[in-house]
Amino acid sequence: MTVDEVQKEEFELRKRSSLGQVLMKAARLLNEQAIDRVRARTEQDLRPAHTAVFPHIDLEGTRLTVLAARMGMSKQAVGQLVGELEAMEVVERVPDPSDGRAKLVRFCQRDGKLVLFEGLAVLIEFEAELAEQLGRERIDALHAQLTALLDVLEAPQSLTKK
Amino acid sequence: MTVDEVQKEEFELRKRSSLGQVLMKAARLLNEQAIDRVRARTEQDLRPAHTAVFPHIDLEGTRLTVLAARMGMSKQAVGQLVGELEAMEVVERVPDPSDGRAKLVRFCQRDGKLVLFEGLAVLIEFEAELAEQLGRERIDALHAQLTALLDVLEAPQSLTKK
DNA sequence: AAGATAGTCAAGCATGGTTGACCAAATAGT
DNA sequence: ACTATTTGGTCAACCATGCTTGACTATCTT
Repeated sequence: MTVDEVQKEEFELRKRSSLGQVLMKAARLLNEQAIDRVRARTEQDLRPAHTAVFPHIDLEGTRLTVLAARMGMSKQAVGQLVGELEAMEVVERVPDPSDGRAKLVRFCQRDGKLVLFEGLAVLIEFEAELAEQLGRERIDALHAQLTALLDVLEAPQSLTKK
Repeated sequence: MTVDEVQKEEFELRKRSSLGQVLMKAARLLNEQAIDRVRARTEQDLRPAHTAVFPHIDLEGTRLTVLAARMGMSKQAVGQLVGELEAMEVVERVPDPSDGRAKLVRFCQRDGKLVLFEGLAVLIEFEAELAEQLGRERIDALHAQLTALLDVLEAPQSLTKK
């Protein structure tokens, strides 16, 4: 194989965006647009890092340390996010009755429903619009495949020998 | 519907990680692990931002301004990335014969093959390993669905017009 | 009393950008 | 031909995001 052929072949390989790049771009765009919507609707400076906290907060409330552990981050980092969410009145910190040191992070309530509800509705609406354009089954399949991919990526020493 | 029921329903909705979050996490993990491999193998401080440049560099070389336009970034930002890639001897800047102001950014060559080749091989190998665990057809389907998603997200109808 | 644990405060850092000022070469207007 | 403007690129400063580590207080456990 000549030098030129090697170059051409490599060039084609490179041109076909890798899975990682497509993933990255899709994730960035999706998040940007979703966050834009939430911001436009709720007037709150909600950023991706904030939304990452939500799935880890139990309805009864969750301790900061537990959140940090679940998210695989330092408690200081989570503390900052929670602090910002508190300022937006999305979550609140209440003392943990079972431990004087601890506080429970939980969603604020207003008019008898969680404050988060509106913002969440926007996200669900956005996903619904995507489903409309792509087909619900494609979105579901995508979700399932991403989840499978996550399982592999998160498996201890599945691929990366550390 | 009672307050409690509303809360429960919302809670379930929130708990099922949104597409965006799954996407984000998968993208982050995949990129981290891929970059780790490239770094381990090539001893170069290649970061995700760098790899994002590659698909936009033509084999003959491409001007910085063109790169910036293609990537939707400022030329200064691209200039920095290219500068770093130049220091790693991955790309080089050569004067554009057709314009005295311009320079062409192109891949370096060494031993008659592009320097990038090794790093690229690592990425391809990584994707192959993933395919082995998930099944090639799943990876391909994922790629296709992400591409379709990108098309929708990038459609001019989207609110973020640049 | 001696840790361990929950949380906070403060500082700092890496990444990945941005904007503004500027220079030199190219091109257009007259 | 010769300004005037546009264009390609660089330098420098700055910014937002999303973390980290270190030091510290209050409380709980043993």
